[in-house]
Amino acid sequence: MSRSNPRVLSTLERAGGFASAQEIYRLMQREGESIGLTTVYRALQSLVNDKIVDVLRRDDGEAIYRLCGEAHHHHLVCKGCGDTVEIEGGAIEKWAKAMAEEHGFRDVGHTAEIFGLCTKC
Amino acid sequence: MSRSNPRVLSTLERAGGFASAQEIYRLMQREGESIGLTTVYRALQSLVNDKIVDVLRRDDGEAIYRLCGEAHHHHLVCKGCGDTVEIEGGAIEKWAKAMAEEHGFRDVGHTAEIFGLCTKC
DNA sequence: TACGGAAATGAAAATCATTTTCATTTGTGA
DNA sequence: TCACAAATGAAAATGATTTTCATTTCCGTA
Ligand SMILES: [Zn+2]
Ligand SMILES: [Zn+2]
Ligand SMILES: [Zn+2]
Ligand SMILES: [Zn+2]
Repeated sequence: MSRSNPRVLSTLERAGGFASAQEIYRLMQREGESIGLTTVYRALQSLVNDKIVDVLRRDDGEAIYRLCGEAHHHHLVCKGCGDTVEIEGGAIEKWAKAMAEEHGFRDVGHTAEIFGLCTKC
Repeated sequence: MSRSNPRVLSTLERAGGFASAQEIYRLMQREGESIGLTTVYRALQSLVNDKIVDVLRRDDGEAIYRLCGEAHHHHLVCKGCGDTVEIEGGAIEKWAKAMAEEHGFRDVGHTAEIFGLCTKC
């Protein structure tokens, strides 16, 4: 039942290991690959089931898929131009762990983003 | 420009301070209140702008709105039952500020949520 | 009180990501 | 070659959210 289409996986890698289904589909189209949107969705679903990729949500609700095993990191996003800087979590990682423990939560993850205006904006 | 319809706010309160736009709309209908879905969405949007409610996403992508104290804080959310604990940012506040400075960003804000399974789940 | 413009409202249509359906193609073992 | 299961993808369906736009409600002023 492994529908983990390798072309979809490789496109996700090429996209920086971080993209939505629609973006992956458009990227493959642009590169001349013949594939259906449905297949992209099914492949991503399968990769999620196999725990090869992670899924989370953009602020607008669109699902974004991320290769697992990539180093965990956070983002600094410019509200003006959309420029994004990947940053280390540092203190956050400890904070999240401590808070979870304090309240008896297990199997925890976290999200953390910083947004503002970059030097150019 | 305050479209923060008080009936919508009071319904959100009655719903336990935690509901989606569709749920609030259905609840108001069931209680015989005359209101349009569009107005519910606009009222919630306005409440978010006024920072009277928080918005986050269910796993299926649907936006849920939650009443929120005005002090800046973060959340520890149970993936199982949806239980939410408001927590202090502590280290995060400094981290966000430091990261923004390091990259020359100004006018910055941040989001940070921790999710996992609570003791009951 | 009557008028006029601004803000609010909501029904219906549009948008958009995602899922479902279903007919067709492809792959594989006997 | 044959039969059959799995994969594929176009098109339709779904469902939340947004947009449009005509109508109604408010409010300040003459
Ligand atoms: Zn910028
Ligand atoms: Zn982290
Ligand atoms: Zn729980
Ligand atoms: Zn904070």
